[in-house]
Amino acid sequence: MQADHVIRALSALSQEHRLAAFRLLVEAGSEGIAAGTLAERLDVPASSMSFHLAQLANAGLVTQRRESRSIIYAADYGAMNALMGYLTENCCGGAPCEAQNAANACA
Amino acid sequence: MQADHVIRALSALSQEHRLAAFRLLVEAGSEGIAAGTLAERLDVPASSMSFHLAQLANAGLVTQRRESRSIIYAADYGAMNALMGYLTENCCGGAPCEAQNAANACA
DNA sequence: CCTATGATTCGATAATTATCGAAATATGGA
DNA sequence: TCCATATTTCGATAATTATCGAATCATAGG
Repeated sequence: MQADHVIRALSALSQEHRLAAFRLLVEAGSEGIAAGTLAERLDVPASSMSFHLAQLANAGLVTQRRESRSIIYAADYGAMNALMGYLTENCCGGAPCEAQNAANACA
Repeated sequence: MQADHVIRALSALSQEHRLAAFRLLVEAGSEGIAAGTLAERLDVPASSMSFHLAQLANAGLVTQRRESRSIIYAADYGAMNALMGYLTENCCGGAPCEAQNAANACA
């Protein structure tokens, strides 16, 4: 994962509505959530939601599939893991974050 | 760590110069790097660098200390770990990222 | 074919963020 | 005190991002 892509992913997540949407999508799992449902739940106009979802998709953090008239968005765990990997490698000094994660994951 | 703070941290890191600066600071460790040295290494005017460092500081990702005429910036590992913790908890569906981190950290 | 529904695109505008030279502030040494 | 260095603050401007109604596109059902 190169810096350019990392910046797009971080930018995508660094916005109130997008972070909230992504969290809902992570919670929803592979089933995903329709664009309109997200707009409703976050109380954001459909066109605004569409704009934000496009950012997330552009960053590769979500996938989309059509299901009848709806477009269903789902979190891409692989992309998120790649981002986490980059941050752990490059922004955590290697050892410190790994150590903490190890404490969490291995306990 | 609340969403508001997370967004500030993500915003801080989602900019070319700031991500680059933060990476250098992580690499430098607690010794830190002077503002002017960062500006020089990243080939950014001093006033622009100052602007970006202020963003990182505001997000709590870096600390600053004066040393004679220089102001030395250093990465705050604790803040970065808190951010990683939030992302792992809220944006990775819990299991998936932890599992991957575990694979990395415990291998 | 017509209508309704779900979503995106367009276009205009507002708001935020980035850039950077010049001026101001702080420190240290002659 | 005076000068040089290191950095920040100011101010003006450019660039990017967010907002949202209206128009458009795609799908489904009668």
